[in-house]
Amino acid sequence: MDSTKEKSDNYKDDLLLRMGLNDNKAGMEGLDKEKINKIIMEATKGSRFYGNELKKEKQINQRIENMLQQKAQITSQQLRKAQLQVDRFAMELEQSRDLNSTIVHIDMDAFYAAVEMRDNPELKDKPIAVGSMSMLSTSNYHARRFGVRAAMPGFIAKRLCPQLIIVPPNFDKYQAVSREVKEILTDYDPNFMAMSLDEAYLNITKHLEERKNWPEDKRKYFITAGTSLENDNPGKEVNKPSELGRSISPLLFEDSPPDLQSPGNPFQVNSEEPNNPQTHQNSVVFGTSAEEVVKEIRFRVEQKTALTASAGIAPNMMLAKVCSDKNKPNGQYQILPNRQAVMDFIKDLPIRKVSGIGKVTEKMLKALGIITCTELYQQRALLSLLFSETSWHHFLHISLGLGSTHLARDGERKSRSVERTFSEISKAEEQYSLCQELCSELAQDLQKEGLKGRTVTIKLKNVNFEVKTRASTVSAVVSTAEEIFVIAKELLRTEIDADFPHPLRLRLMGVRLSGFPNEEEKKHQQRSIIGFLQPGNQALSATSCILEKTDKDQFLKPAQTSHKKSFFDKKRSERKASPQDTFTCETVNKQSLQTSQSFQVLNKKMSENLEVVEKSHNCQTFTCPVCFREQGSISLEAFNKHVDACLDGPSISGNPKMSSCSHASSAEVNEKENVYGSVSLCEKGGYETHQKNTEITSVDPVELVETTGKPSNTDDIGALSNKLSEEECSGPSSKSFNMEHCPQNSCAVSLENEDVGSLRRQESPQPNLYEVISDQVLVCPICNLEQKTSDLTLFNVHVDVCLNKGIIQELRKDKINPCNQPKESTKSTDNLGKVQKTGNKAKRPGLMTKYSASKKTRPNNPRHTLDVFFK
DNA sequence: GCGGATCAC
DNA sequence: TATGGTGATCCGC
Repeated sequence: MDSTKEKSDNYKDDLLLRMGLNDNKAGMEGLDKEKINKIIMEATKGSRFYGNELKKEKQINQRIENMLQQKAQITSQQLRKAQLQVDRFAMELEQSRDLNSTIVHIDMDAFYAAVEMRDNPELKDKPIAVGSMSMLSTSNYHARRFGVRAAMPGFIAKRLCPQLIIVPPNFDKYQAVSREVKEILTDYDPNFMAMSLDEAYLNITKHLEERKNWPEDKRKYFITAGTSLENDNPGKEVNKPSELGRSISPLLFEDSPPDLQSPGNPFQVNSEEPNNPQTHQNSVVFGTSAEEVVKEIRFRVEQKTALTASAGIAPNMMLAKVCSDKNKPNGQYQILPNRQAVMDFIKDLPIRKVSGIGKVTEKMLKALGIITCTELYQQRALLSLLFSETSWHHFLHISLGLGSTHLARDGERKSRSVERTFSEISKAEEQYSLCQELCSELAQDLQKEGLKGRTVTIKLKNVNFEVKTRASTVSAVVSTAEEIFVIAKELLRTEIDADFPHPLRLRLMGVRLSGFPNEEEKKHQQRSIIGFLQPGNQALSATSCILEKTDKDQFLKPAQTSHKKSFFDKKRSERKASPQDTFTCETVNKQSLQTSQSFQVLNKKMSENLEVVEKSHNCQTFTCPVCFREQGSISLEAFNKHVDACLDGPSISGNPKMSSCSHASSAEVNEKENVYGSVSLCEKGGYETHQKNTEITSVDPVELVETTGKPSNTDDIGALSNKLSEEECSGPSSKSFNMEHCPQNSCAVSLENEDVGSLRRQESPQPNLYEVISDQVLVCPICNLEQKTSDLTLFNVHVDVCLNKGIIQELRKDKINPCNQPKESTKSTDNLGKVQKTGNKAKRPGLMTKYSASKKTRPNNPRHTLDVFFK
């Protein structure tokens, strides 16, 4: 949306940073800047949103302070040296300057709003915005006079402009219109690069070359009426001509400068174009220059869609983008392809206009006295000392007017995510339920694109607008709702537990999958999976127990695109089926084979990870994941029997190879239980339940809450902590699975956490969750807890999650992984070397300062965060 | 690999 | 009443 791109007009900037300029001509209608700010402030002040904005601003100010301190310590000697180096680099850049490409940036004007106005004449002449009371996507120019902008909540917009009409978005329609536009663009550059529905880059160099020799009738178009017509082919007869003197688009631009709509030239030009479109009665012939080409594009777009576009023409993308903003709306601007023209254009250009320079970067640079590109260039040496290499290189490119001339094809997708905002949800069950839904939606999206990935990330935003993300990477790719949920649930649980007994008061939750394998890895994964499951086809078919129910009820629902209300209605009605239900298998058929195969998978992974065994991937050589004894070349059945036996019997201890880092021995568990007192009592209950097939008796949820909830509960935990730290294990503060210091003892602590988790699970509304569990259930060999699923894959994912909780991962990282070489650097170490980015070009690097706000250690409890920031 | 930030649209 | 969703990248651990 172009309104979004009017960056310095962001109302928040005005509100919080007290800067920006009044571009409002304060016509008969509309509001002046002061009034706008006042109204916004009144609507904002005191809100949680505002509180968070203040907090963020403080952080930025801190960063700036750090930066300025650093600057104060720079000696003139250092600066001189830097100057030499930077200038040498600048010279190299200058030599590689490429002015031979003609890049065009096309940008539809107020796109969504324009479409709505086009399709509903009643909206003409009225201030409108597309979006909802919560958030606007864009607004028309009429509404902008009142300060109504994209990314502004509708309810505030309404205060600014009570007559504002807010139209709900019709994305399908915008998509269709966008397609029409793109069809036209293809004629000029079949490889054009679409940035969104309303924005694209074209490289018309080749087209220009060919066009030189085109006869006139190939550049001739007939003028149609204002309606959108398909027939806009060159030289073909089309509908009744309309007067060319006026834009046929809806009245978007009442406040446009008069020359914009001057008769005889519907298109804004900025230079003395020798061959303006020649109009004859009902047709128009476009010339062969770049400017003419772009006029032609815009003409055709308008003919076809009845919508106007703005455009920029320049030797590179960075400049073209800035240009398209210059004569917006319904205008175009060209920077001629010579160095002087480029530098003239750059000279007074505010850096904020450049894509990639956002609010924060702008503010930081402003603190260094840098507002324009000239100033950016003047301070290049200083910037090279204060910012990361990536950053100052970017700055230098900008200040020299350099940019990419290559329209990188869209690389492979790197992540896929779903997130949703809602009114406060603080009940854990609802949070799990929501999480599950998100996983389900995500899985559907993934399936459409055939994506599988290894990293699951959840995102949480609390009612104070504080955002956190938590990620977990597993060893095999996942893609189904169930698999993702197993991981996401665990991440969520950790966060819930961390704040216990206080609930997480969430306003947003998201789930993301990333870590998609490349082609090479895909093949490998494929082999692995086949290897894992090869003997277990029958096991897969035996998963029906729960999944039959949950598949249909929980996971295969179509994605809901409904807005908030129905979303919640849906959620409420589903809430009856809690996430616990989903993974509750009340009667699990005897599936010893499956169980053992799961362990085989685990075994295999561990073998690989720990490099315990053989490079030979002989499937017939098994190492028991329970006792960690190698079982040699035995049959699968025999191996399974062994594992089952190991599971049944408390024979874990005594393994010479793994004793120091295997699961806690029984003795250790007992010791822990003793230390934990009442906590262990409950845990023990759960443990015995699955071991002995008995019912949980008298587990008092309330008591559980209190015992597990005490943050630094008692001397007992302290005692354990001390004990652990004696052994160099993680201290009392790292309640979570932080094994960095002592992988050997990690399992005990890991168990401790799972215990807490299991207690929390038992608080669920189903006190008899474990009631009827037959003797064969999947028990995670890491956390020792039965898994309420009979699905092999899910179980494996769970084991991975457990592994991730610091145990194997640490081993991998620190001790075992033979591939633990320093990561391949993504950029050259030479300060003056070229930046070599991985994958596709970094499109718009964010701010990369060396000075972040003083970093705090991540508190277990986000409330600490608030304390820190609000003192 | 993780988490926080920044940025664009 | 009420301040979005998706994707990418970078930095510092």
